[in-house]
Amino acid sequence: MKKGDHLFLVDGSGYIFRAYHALPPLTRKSDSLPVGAVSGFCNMLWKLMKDARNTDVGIVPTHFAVIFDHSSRNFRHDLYSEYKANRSAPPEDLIPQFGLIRQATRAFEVPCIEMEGFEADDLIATYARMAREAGGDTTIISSDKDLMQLVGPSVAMYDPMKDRQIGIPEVVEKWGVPPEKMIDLQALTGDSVDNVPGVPGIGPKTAAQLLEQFGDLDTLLARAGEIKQDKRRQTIIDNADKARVSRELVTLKADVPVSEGLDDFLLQPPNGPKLISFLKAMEFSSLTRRVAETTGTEAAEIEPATVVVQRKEEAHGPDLDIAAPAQASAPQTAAATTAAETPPATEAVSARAGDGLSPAALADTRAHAAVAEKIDTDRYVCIRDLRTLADWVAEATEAGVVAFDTETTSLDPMLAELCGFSLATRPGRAAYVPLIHKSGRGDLLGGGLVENQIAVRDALALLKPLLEDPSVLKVAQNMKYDLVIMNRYGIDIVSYDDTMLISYVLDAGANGGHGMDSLAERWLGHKTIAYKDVAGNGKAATTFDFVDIDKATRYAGEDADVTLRLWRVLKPRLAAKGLASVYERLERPLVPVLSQMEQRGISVDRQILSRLSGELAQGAAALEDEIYRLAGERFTIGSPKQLGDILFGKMGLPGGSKTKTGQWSTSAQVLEDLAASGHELPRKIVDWRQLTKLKSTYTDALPGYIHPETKRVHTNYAMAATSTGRLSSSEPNLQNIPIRTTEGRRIRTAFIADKGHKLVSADYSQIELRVLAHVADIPQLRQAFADGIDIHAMTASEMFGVPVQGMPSEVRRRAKAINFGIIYGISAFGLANQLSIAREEAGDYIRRYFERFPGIRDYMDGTKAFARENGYVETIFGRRAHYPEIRSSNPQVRSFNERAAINAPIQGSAADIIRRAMVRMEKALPEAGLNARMLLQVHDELIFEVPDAEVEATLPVVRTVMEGAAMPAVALKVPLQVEARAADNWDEAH
DNA sequence: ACAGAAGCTTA
DNA sequence: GTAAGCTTCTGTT
Repeated sequence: MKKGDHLFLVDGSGYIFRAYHALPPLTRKSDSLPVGAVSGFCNMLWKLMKDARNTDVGIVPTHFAVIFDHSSRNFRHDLYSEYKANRSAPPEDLIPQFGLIRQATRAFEVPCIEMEGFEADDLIATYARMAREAGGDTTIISSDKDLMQLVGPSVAMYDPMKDRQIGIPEVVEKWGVPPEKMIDLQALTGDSVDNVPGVPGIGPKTAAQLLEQFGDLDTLLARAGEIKQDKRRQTIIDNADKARVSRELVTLKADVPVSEGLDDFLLQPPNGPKLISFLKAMEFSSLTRRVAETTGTEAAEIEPATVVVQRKEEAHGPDLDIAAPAQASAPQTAAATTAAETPPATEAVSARAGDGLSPAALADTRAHAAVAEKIDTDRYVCIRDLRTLADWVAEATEAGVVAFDTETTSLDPMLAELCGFSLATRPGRAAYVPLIHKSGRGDLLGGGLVENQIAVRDALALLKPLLEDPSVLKVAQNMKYDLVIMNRYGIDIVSYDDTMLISYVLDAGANGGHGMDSLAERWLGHKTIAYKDVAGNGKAATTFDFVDIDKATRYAGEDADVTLRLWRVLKPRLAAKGLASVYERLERPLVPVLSQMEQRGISVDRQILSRLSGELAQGAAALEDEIYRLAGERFTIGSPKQLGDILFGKMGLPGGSKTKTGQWSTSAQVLEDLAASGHELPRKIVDWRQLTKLKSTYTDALPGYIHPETKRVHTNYAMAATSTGRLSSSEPNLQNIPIRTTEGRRIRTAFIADKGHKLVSADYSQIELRVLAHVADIPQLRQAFADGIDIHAMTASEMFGVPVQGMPSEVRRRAKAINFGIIYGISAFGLANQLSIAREEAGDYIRRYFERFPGIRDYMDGTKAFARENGYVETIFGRRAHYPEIRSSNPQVRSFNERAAINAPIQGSAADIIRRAMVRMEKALPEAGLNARMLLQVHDELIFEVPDAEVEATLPVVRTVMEGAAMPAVALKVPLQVEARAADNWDEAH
């Protein structure tokens, strides 16, 4: 085994009991042999091996083993005679299945490991340690809390029944302590199933709080006298010995003298005939079929295996003693075990280090303290020599956490020049390092460089080791910006937190933004120095390099100081609210990915745009002449007010709707209606608007974004801008490049691949409807997606009873509008508008839809109720979107919030899925030996630039990563489908 | 010089 | 009916 290898260890015994209890009983048809657990086990093993191969390029197992318990007694019984004393014999119909499951494991050609005198958990601990020492990663297939003590940077768990990954953040979320404290926690709480005593009256919550306060069990027992609550103090003092024994019992033994080595676990490709032979003997017909398909085996030609069924106890003796869903654990016999096993604390933990409270209580304490502490901007240090900077770097390294912020000449990180940077090592202690400040004013000749500034390259040479040190956590507000800047200066920041993203995960959609100024006001009760007060206002504004260094020190020092204080307040709230994994899996890992995408940019052909611009100008000019002629006068066509006066005043056309300011609306809808009733002018206006829109927004604006050096266009992705979890794109917005009209599409032809490359566009087909089918669990929708049927035609057919064959396009169009309406939180008013039909008719449609798909109504009502109750809704990955105004007494406001709340889990889950895909993609492509570069994201689409020769090899990787992106956290009830195409430009690739 | 409204582009 | 960003016009600062 070597670095990069990945070991899967299946807790076989644990799985048997869990499957037996969780799955419906199943017997073999021919002889009523109970096989429910065997079936569950085979399906799980197959899924694990197959899904890992197909869906998640990041976690393909290279090594695989199933571990079982063995023997009735082990060293734990010697430590504590009552260990597992209250176990009863396993149920009658489970007994024959123990042997069968071992046979199943062999049929899969997976090693089947057990050892006299040790529990499965000890073997798992031992192999996980061996894998770690060899540089590999381990995934333990189990959800047993006894195994959570093993979780660490290279060891994760995976719950096969809930399809959920359990890493450090999940352990912290569930138990309130990091994995390395699980042993102490279990020692306190005990375990009734295994008869581990623990301390009576101490449950997981209290245990976690005590461990927060005292750090570990020994300290707690030594200082138990300090506990405030009288009763609790006494029980802990009285039961200290029980706690110590319990700790021995629950500590897993990671030094079992195993006979098989990791190299014996090398994963073999499935042996189709052998496996099918066993499955046939079990009469698992659907799994037999699936295995036959995947392995390309002709199942009909294979004879069922001879399976030995032993109903007598001695035949399955090994498992007899583990009578409940594996709750076993092992003590620490020698010093060899746990101390060495303990993974380093996560940042989630270090954020709380030293404070003696549960995550929630700590979060509140920090919040209160933060407001009380005054911020003094006069105390910041200005660093002007290398010696002092070196001291600060040392101080930051020692502290292990440092807030970092850059000051630059531009908000656009691709154009910005670094003026200086600030650091903060603890609240109130911050420093600014000016680098290229100049005297005088920005314009004219200005002054020269201010004296006594460290040279940029010298300062960065000192800074680089700090920023690239994985053991020092860097905290920034909007780290992606600083990442792009520092990347451009040759520094790759690793190990960081982002206060903006933490706030976004906690409070997306809640009142108030996630900018530093509003966060400081909200959480610290501090009003920050306004940028315009240091750099000036409007026309008088200068870039930061012309800001007076004293002022700059106050401003930049404050940025770092405030960022660090915010982090101390906000970070503990993540764990307290169960949101650590959203932040750590959906937000933080996307930062470097987007940073790369922004830096790559995309090529835009200037010539195509300028030619197009000329054509649009000509077309618009011609239309203007005709418009003036038809109107009988010249006016500003782009002014809705003036246009309204012409159309509805002078010409006396019938006005349609009004805008909220009382003006006659001149919207495209109104003008289209007028055109339809035979008026010439409105049609011309609509056409004119289209041409001028394309010209001003795209053909004229885009060339201005071409970077002078890279010659490419670099958009900026905002990660914390939407309420649902979507990204947004700006300067320029590359998420709204035209596609609907043929004229508009021509703009897409200007987005081109580099020489020798192709653009690949890969988009999810109907992802939001698929998410809806999953969350609302609609049988017809699930079936239609499983069968690959035209979803809108199916809807139309269900609703109107029209057969799909030969369906009129208008019928399908209406069904499509309704499907979209559902996603948007449908209203009769909105649907009527969309389809230009009467509101009553739209209401009828909706009623009929709910009759056909009652699950949709249940989902909508359920979501509304949840949102009203909690003030937020959740995506399938646990991201929250807040709707504080959903309880408004204003019906308009309330309804709007209800629709948004219905939409958010759907739109947001889809956004989460593509985020996961992007994070994996950035790794998966190079790991597959490919040079494809991910450039853009447009909500359900990813655009890549791929060398010509690699296009064919890239497409399946892209598709596989995207289609499997929900796994393993969520097993969608509907398949995801991705369409990918390559071409020379974006128009043809899409 | 800025802010809001109106309108239009995307998913 | 959901989610965004950009441009133009217009009125206010």
